[in-house]
Amino acid sequence: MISTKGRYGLRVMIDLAQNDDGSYIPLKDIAERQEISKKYLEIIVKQMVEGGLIKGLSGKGGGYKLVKKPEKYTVGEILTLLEGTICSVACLADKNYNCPRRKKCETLPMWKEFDGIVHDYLYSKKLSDLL
Amino acid sequence: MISTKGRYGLRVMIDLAQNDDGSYIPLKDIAERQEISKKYLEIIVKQMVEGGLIKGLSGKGGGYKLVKKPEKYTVGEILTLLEGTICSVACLADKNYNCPRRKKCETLPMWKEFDGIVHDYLYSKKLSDLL
DNA sequence: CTATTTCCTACTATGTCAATAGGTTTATTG
DNA sequence: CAATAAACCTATTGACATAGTAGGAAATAG
Repeated sequence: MISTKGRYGLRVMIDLAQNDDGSYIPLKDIAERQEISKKYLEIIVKQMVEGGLIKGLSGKGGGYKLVKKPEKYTVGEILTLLEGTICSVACLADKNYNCPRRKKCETLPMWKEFDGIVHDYLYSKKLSDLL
Repeated sequence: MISTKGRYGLRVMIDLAQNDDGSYIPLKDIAERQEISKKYLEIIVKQMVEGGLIKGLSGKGGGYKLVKKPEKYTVGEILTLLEGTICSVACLADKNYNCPRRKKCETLPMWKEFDGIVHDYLYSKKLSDLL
């Protein structure tokens, strides 16, 4: 289940893309348009800055801005940054696969296939596809 | 993220299918083979009985048994019973779609498409495919 | 009647989610 | 230079879900 963090973050990205006129867009405006608590968005947006998805400018006239064109972002990379992982099953969450049953587990191949389908969809979807 | 409930429950179903000789299979045996706490499995298995996925018989010689052939179960129905919903996004979790932004939400169509792909995969996968 | 099994209720520790609160720093503008 | 408006930072909180544990009651076969 994708949490509000991922969903709100995605909507911030769309909002930034739709209202891009070259200048920085204040979070206040985004929060109002999207009807999301500005305070909560601060947390989300901070993560997006740290992850290099967007950039922020302090002070009057400041705000946030995309660093790439909308077609250069995938939904997958946005969600992965905010959700930590978009893995559907804990068994696959760490690359080590350190479950002691991994050799004999009858469900693991299915989870891998499922995870592949999920990733393929989300990483092929571009931010520009949502505008 | 599919929780242990769904994952363990699915493994119980596989175990029941693999060890089916017509008689009832005690949970103790399943717990040992699957290396899962029997006490915890009790909770899961109870839900599966209530949901009509399997049937249980008390007393000596008792245990659990599938009510249908493995090819008649889908992974989707098993997970839905145990997880409550396998919905990927809260906006779609209740049939009412009562989000006030549903008309103008730019992300909703994508979430619906995504949800459709997830459901298609899980409901086309049969228990018999995992044996 | 005894052993074995499901069935039932309750409890609990831990962690995550979805925020809220309040203040500090940075930059623009009049 | 002062007022303003914005990002930036740290901490806290209530509610809920997860992943179990504990102990016993009822049912059934031999």
